[in-house]
Amino acid sequence: MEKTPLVHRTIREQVAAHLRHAVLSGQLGEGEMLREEPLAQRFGVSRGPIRDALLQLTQEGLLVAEQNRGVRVRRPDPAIRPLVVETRRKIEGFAIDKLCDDGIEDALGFFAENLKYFRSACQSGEMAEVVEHDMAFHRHIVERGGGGDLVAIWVPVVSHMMLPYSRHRDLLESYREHEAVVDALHTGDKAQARECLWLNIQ
Amino acid sequence: MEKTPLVHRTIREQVAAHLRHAVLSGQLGEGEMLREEPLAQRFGVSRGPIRDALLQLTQEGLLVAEQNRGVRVRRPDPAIRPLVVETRRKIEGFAIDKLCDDGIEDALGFFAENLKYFRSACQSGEMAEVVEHDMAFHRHIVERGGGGDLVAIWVPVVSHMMLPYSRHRDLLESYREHEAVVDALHTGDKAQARECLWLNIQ
DNA sequence: GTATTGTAAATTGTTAACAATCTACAATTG
DNA sequence: CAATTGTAGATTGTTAACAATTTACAATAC
Repeated sequence: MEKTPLVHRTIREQVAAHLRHAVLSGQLGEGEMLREEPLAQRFGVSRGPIRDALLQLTQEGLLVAEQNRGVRVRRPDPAIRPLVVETRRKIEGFAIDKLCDDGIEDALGFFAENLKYFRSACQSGEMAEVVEHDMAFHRHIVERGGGGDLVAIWVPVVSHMMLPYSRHRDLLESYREHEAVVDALHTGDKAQARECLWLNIQ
Repeated sequence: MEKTPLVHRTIREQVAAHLRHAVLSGQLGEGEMLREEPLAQRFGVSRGPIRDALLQLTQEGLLVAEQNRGVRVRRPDPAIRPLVVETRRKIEGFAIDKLCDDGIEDALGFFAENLKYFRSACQSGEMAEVVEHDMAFHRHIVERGGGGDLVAIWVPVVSHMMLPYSRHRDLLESYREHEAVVDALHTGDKAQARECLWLNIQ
């Protein structure tokens, strides 16, 4: 019998995922305040898991917390952006190298499906969807190439970078960059894959 | 009248700080399980803030959580250590450059005091103290040089690195490396400071 | 005897009430 | 009138009880 995960996601995880999308897709502007009680009402749960989710997103770097004064959307410091870009390139470059060395056959299915979804998201312009599949693409590379420890380091870095999300005039340009990475993976050209990924991170 | 902060530290922060030291100084071994109720009893508080602290340390990368099964001390993956060292060097190198450019007069007092404490900790061999002042030294560089955003990225990286803490046969060797950095800062030799800091990270 | 199923204890996840803190603004003082 | 002090409302921090899940192990079926 085939494995069917059907994972039980905790309320904290669901709320965190929802708010993460909201921040990254620009539905919540920089500096915007997030209050616990209204969020609890909106999601129909108590404040406990909301607090957990806010703490998690704060640790991820998406939000900043002030004692007894709540939490707000981070206003990223442009001064460190060059370093953040370099760091992210280093991490993902490391991961894609490992990925190529270890064999990618079983990962190609994921990338094919992800590309499909990413394209329709880019075409429709639904930023929440765009962000979700973009993140999933990069996350999969890091996870497969470096495992959970690498993901733990990568998350805050990418969070700090993604905040001012769209640098593309045309979202499909972003799609083509992903496609180029996957094409290189198919032909097994490690250097090319790394190069394409590098270009996608800026 | 002079400013006397007297910050109110939340229970979560205190517990997180305590457990962080316990993990980094080796009082809690790799893979060791941390249960909420015993911790709550030990600190004389309820499970709420304990949960918060565990979630925070999980996000920092010191612990790993399994759903409904509690949390344990992370067993770091040696495969990614070279990348982690490189990344940490990059971040702290960036910070110390900025620090030198912006002027360090008001930071020298902190470094002098920190060195003093760090030396006695190294001499006595109290690992919890050693870790505390070591972290404080590097954290101050990152905070002053890059601000809160850079710290948020740096924390998970350094957490993953510090886990197997002691690489030195002689702790005082570690002290001398810090001293060399501070000496370079006093003479204003940016390249030298960066070089010494680089050597301290491995 | 092995494999499956059911049950109890331990543990985490969630809730709702309570306590402490902060903010804004009115009242008071000089 | 400016500056300080006090107070009320809003908001976060903490607690303790309750619900759901997991684990281990005993009972049962084959």
